[in-house]
Amino acid sequence: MKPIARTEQQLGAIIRRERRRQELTQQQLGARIGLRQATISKLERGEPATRLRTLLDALTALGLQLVIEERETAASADIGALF
Amino acid sequence: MKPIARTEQQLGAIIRRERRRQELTQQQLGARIGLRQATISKLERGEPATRLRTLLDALTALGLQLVIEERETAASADIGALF
DNA sequence: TTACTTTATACGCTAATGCGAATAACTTGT
DNA sequence: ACAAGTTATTCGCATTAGCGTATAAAGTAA
Repeated sequence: MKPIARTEQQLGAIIRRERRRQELTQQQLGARIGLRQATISKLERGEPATRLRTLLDALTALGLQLVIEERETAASADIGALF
Repeated sequence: MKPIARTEQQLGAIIRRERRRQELTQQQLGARIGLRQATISKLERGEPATRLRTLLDALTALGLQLVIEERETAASADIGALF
């Protein structure tokens, strides 16, 4: 499954889910990319002013990547956002 | 085609490509989301400290969305990065 | 070349990240 | 309940986005 993220909150939730799936703490994830546990916390909670670099670093550390595609209809996107 | 973005530069390039495809100026795109032309310029040039919000707003204004998936092999990702 | 449009930069300002360091607050297991 | 682990939040500090405004610089068309 490939989750869609239209908001910082969705993005943060996806990162948290994947981090936990890999059984990493925020501390450990942060250590991999030179970010503090507190910063990972803010990222996962969806702080809107988070820096792009922080997001990309976290995704990379988790073995994830971004794909940009055309927006789906609201309906199908919302279904994805439920989980 | 769904471009992959692992860096701010790639992300900026994708946005620029789509903006031009829709025949919008930076000025016009910025106006849609309350950002200055100068800010769009920095986003497209790949400033690493750009705010997540700025990126998401721009994508939304262009009818794009983010999908998060597992990282591909370096080879296939690099091919995508060429364009 | 000349005129016009578009994009890149600059200055001073405010606001907010991310830092180190520390500490609440919340979870989980025993 | 208790201890241990994990996550959320705070303080002061340095850095930088994005703002308004403005202007260079680059691109495009005649």
